[in-house]
Amino acid sequence: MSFRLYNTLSGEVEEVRPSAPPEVRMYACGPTVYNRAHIGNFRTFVATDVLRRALTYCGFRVREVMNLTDVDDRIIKLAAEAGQEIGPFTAAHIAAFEADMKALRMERPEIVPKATEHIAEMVELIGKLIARGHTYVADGSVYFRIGSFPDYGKLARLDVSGMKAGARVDTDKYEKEDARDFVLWKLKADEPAWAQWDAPFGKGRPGWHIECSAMGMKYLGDTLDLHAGGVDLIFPHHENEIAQSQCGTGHPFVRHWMHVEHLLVNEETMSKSKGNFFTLPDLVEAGHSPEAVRYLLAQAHYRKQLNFSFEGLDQAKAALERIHGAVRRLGEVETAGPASAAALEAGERAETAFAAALRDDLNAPEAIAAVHGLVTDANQLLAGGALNAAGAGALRERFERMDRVFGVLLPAGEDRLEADLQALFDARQEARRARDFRRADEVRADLERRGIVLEDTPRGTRWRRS
RNA sequence: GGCGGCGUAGCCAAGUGGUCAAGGCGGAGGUCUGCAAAACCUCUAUUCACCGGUUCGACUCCGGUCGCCGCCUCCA
Repeated sequence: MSFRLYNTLSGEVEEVRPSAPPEVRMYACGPTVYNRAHIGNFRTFVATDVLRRALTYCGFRVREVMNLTDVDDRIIKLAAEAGQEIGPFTAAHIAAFEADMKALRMERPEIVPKATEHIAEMVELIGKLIARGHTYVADGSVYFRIGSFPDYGKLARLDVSGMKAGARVDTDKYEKEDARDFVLWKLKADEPAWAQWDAPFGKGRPGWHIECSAMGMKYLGDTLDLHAGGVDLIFPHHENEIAQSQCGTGHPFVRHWMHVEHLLVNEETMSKSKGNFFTLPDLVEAGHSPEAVRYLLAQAHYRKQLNFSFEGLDQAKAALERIHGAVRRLGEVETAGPASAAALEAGERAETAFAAALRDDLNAPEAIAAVHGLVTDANQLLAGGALNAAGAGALRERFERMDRVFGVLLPAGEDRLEADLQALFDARQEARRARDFRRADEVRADLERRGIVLEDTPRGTRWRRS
């Protein structure tokens, strides 16, 4: 059950070694629910989804926590402007996020906690840090003193000593002893009462970093097996998580750190501040399927930047159709008899390569290549009439197994033509029977304009949406 | 400035110190088809940014050059 993955902490590809195998306790930094997540955000989420599926496929049992950050500056500000409190304001964004997750065929993590429902855990952790002398108070806010944690900067390989107090523009108005320090508990007197909670050290609300530590440890224990997130979170977010967690518990926080590279647009990072982003609904509205988007995101290697383009999306769609076509045709074979050795061997070969690729630092491109290899083999066997129902079934099962990781390899279920289109379809069949090919071609062209592509096969005419 | 990464065919993209450098998309020709489509067959990088070095041998290791990206600040 070997599974190797790059560990940001060591800078090397390492064996994933959960503390209580076969369970892998993993944490993924989820979204801040103040607007619609864009597909750059989803690149990371899809990559961690592929990881959890790949781990499961390889025999591990995954227990994943993905948080929903539902309290922060932006949320409070936007909610207040909308005249709402946090719950009602974030509910719509959470629903949108979950809809996108579903459309992108993401498995739901076992635990999806909200920050606002874990204030008590955060307060408790901050209390421990206070007791152990890692904090100080300024203007009513509680800060973590970086100087009290010698390993600070290890994950990001940053020479923190170069970060001088006051060296950067401090967007908060708090007075810190050192610019490197970060806030654990914020007191903002000008914020609404619904954004403040009671704590032994005063009214206020949690800083951003503390939620991941508190919720991660609550559900997964002091030491998490795996922690995933976008590369932009390495510093300072994950660095801060490590500092506050380890100083709070005295135990290592995370064994294995996994970071997903950014999605770019025109070679630039896709970000809300740059305005160069697309949401899933944007792409769907432009006529692209969520499945193609997932395929595009999932087939890329997670440690390489991926440049988003519509051409790439089209290529993804074409590749996906090739896979779907082969799987669909496999389901149409009806001849009896035992599965042939050729079919069995092709399936075995493909899945062996597929599994090996995933175990080797989640090499999705190579795993997908194995899928396509099986498509080629299946097509050849199919074209040569060398497949009976048993052989075709064996190959189909391989696709089903591989689809447990990618989630979009199997063609969509039964889809019915709308009544008017069905009438055209029937009319063409009638014309063909009458050998009125002119009429048949006209109808086919008409259907094509309406997004329906026809294929005449020995087993009858098949249609699919373009 | 510091740290990390990348540069492989028209496009996307794996990979290895040593047979012909995965896979997909696109393209060309052919088979099949009433015609198409789909599928199948064949072809589509003597070469892996550039320059040196190590080696019997490098695209893969080392050094340098150029170009690009990310992080060092809220951000997946």
